[in-house]
Amino acid sequence: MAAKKKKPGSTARKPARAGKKPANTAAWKEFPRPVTTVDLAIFTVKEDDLCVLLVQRPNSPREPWPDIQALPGGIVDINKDDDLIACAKRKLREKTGIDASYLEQVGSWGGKSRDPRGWTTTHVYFALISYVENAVLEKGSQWLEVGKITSNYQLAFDHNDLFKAAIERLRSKVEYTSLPAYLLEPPFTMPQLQQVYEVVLGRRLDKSSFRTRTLSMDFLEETGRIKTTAPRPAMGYRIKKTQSQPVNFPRPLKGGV
Amino acid sequence: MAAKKKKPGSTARKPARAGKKPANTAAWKEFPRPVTTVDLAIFTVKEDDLCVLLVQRPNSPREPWPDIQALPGGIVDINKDDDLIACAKRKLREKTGIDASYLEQVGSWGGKSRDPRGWTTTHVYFALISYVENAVLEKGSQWLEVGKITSNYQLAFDHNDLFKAAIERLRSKVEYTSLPAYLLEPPFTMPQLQQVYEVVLGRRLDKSSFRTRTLSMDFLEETGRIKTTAPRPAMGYRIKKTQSQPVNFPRPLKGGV
DNA sequence: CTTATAAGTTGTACTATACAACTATTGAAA
DNA sequence: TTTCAATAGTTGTATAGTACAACTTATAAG
Repeated sequence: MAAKKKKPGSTARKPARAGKKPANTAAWKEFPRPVTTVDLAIFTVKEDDLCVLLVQRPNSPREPWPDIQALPGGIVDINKDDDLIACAKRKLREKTGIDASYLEQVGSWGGKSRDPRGWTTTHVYFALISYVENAVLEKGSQWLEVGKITSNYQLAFDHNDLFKAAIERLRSKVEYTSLPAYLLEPPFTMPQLQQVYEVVLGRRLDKSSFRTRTLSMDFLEETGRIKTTAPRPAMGYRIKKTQSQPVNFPRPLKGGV
Repeated sequence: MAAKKKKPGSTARKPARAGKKPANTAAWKEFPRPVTTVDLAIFTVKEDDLCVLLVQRPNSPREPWPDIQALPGGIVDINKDDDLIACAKRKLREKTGIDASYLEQVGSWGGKSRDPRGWTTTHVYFALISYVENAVLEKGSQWLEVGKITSNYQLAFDHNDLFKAAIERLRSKVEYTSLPAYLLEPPFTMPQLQQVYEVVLGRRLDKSSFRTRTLSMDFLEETGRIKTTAPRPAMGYRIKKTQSQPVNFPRPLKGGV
């Protein structure tokens, strides 16, 4: 988009007016209202893979996108939900039975072509949860490796777009914040934390740089050495209690190994 | 928020179900719908100050926040607006009469307490426009220096929050992208561009680092020397035609002078 | 005791920038 | 026409934060 330009010497511009607008209070009642929904991109690291939770749309001919996978979500219930984040938390709980260690808004989408039933809006959140074996998910939902969701993998509605925005936000945050620490149950070791970074970013990192950088940000505290599957026991860490939000690194992780 | 933990050995969890859900298609009609609006944080650089456009709320006792300043915006009209960004562009045109050289979504807010009239949602966009002297703004609207909007400066509704999110997004993008180039009419000079960066960030920058960094990103092209108010003419630049989006720098601008 | 393996450290190289001092080009004053 | 003021633009050294590679350390298994 380019700024509209007038001929040099032109003095003033008149704003476009779409007829006389009705008073606000009247307008309030006049306008037909779009449907308001919330959708979630719930991420977890399962067996060294970054996964996202997908649900199956109902298999009925009266439904749009029948039997196709979609991001979990649903309609905002103004009697249950005080605000959008409360709605997102409620839907997360309904789908996974657990709370997220991190929840952040990605953005909103709205338009007349998103859903054949009419003009809709959705507010998209991404959530990080630590993977729980045998957790009972809502019927029809499953974890899918994010690598499998390419442009050939068709999700319902415009959910390919929503997913793309969510995964891009996640990856970009991982490049320059301590976010992945919220995917692990404490105490965790440096190699474990590095492994989560590598899984999300899809590339190997140098352990020396990773340690220096991570520890210099001063958001972790030691909990004593712990035994893992490795020969030599490693130092355990947890996020400092004073640190409820991720911290920003001075610059993104650049190199590989 | 912490991930909910079960005792070790616990095998499974049952998702919370809020009673039997009605079929989606039925639910579609059942839920009362919140009002859907779009609000804009329109920025410009006017006389070496970063400014934002504010409008005056109607001065009527029947209106919430009468006569208080607010971010411009309004209700989504599903008959006029194909999608949210179209609505944002329409409102921008109604308020300023011009198109933005840059428009980006900041996020969305929604809840029952935002407006005394009921559950509302808003989708917030920030826009950059190059300042036009004598442009005719909509009645009651004015440019205000962003430095004046502190927590003591009360805007209508939750617009202090929306403004804060928008200005933070703008500042953070300026730290590591070429965004401010979209605030200037080409051709512009390096010192002019640097000046815009300094105004938005509120601090002085080193000209040597600024030049090196900016030119190394390879999004500008020379248009020949131009005369400004300065004694020595400066090289003019414009954004390359192949460059429709801002570019990201490898790391944020850190130092001052 | 030896060996394999992963944890963790150390040292050199490199890159982008910070900072400061320098040169270049013009208009205007003398 | 020379000099000066002012801004454009360059150059050189210092520094910070890694990248990369080689090294040491701690443990379990044999």
